[in-house]
Amino acid sequence: MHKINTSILYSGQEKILLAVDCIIFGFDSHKLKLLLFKRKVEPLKGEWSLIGSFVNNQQTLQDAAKEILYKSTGLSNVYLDELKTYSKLDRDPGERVISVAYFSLIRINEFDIENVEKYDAHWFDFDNIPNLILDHNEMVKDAISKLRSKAIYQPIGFELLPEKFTIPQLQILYECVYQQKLDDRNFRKKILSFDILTKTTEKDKSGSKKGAFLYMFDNEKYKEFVAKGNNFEL
Amino acid sequence: MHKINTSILYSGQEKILLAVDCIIFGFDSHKLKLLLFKRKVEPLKGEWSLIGSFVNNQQTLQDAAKEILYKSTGLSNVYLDELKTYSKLDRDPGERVISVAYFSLIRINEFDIENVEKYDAHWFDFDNIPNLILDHNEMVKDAISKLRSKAIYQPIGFELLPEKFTIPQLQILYECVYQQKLDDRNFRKKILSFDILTKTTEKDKSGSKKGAFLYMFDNEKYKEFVAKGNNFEL
DNA sequence: GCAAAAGTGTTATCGCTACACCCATGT
DNA sequence: ACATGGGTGTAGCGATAACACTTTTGC
Repeated sequence: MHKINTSILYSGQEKILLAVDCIIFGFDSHKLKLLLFKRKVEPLKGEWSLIGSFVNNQQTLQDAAKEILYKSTGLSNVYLDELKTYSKLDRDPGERVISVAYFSLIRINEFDIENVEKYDAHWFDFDNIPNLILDHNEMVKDAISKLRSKAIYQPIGFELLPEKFTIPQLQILYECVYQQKLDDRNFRKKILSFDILTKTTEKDKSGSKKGAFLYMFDNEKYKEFVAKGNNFEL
Repeated sequence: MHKINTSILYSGQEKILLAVDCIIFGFDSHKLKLLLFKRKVEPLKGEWSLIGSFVNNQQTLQDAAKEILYKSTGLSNVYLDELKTYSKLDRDPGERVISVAYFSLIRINEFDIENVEKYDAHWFDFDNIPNLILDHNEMVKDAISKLRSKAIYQPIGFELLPEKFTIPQLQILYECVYQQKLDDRNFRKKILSFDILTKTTEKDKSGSKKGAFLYMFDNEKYKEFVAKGNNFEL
């Protein structure tokens, strides 16, 4: 592609303030959680908010989102996916700002608590989300609905669990996502039938006296599974 | 929400050139089609391209996309959905431009040919898409993949067909989307079992001597169907 | 009367759902 | 020994997939 001087051609065009906001989900073995932050700058300082920042011309939107995640959670290899844009004219009380929302899934256990406290952050249960600034409640609503619909056909659950996890843990996660109790025999049968998990010899005894075997998600096997035309469902 | 003067707070922030590009799909009763345009401005004038425009601070991204669609196709009530953002630093050879891609489904038959010709536009078959400017081929690829995955659980097919259509037409459309032949008895059985179509007394004889009954999509019934917890699938 | 597409039913198979008991272990 | 959660198998049902023939009508 040849470099062309187009500054004359594009010069009449208005530029726009652009931000990214991150919806950060976690799972603490019992409930789905959302990470929220006390806003540190005016306007609306002190209110609960998603974490976000403005985007500049030297970074992609993904990069901007990754940077925010790193600064606020200390994590750098997290699941990150574009949600959608928010561009209502008056969505920011100050100036016209268009925001691109990203949603990310993190493992609470890998999580750097120090950083969180520095940012005045807090994990909220899904059923207890406070009023947020601007249109952030709408973003959260959209993100939760995307989380639920994505969970049906993509194995996102594994992004929220530790590297090693038990079948009952995985089941509780899916019960939280789908908001309904699942039959444990059928759940186990189904998930194992996909043949995408590796059983370890270790047991997790935190949940019971007997202890439950720990499994790992095998991405290679998952790729094969998909390649064979299978669908990850339920 | 109180209006606050934030121009001081936000004033240090860089603004960005923002564009929208539209991926326009159609269906001519035999094949899925993509509407492409000969670019009218430098750089890359004369090359095939998606239709797009810059966004200004007095419009939402949706509005910008709607405006483009109206100007280029003459249609105003078309299906329109955000695809994703494209923000690579050097995606535009001139200046840094972030683009938000929208994908839309239109009924070819309601279509204002005059306008299309004015814009130097052409319908291309999916399997015959030319090289496009910038990252537009990537956008098209993403859009096609979204079309296919969306078709599975949402009744988007009806956006591409005339208001009245026959079951065989609908089936051909889904065969194009899924890229595989479907069994006509099972297809008819399934789609009618959803009870979301209204049979008219008219026949379309363009496809056969016998003629096939025309049906209409009933959005009310579809809402009931969804409300009952059903899934539109296949 | 024949070619070409529309329309119609049945059967076998497979996958999902529902359901109850034993196991291992810490206390 | 008992309480707690982990782990296992089966039978019935419903949905899907496979499959062939009749109908209508323009030519």
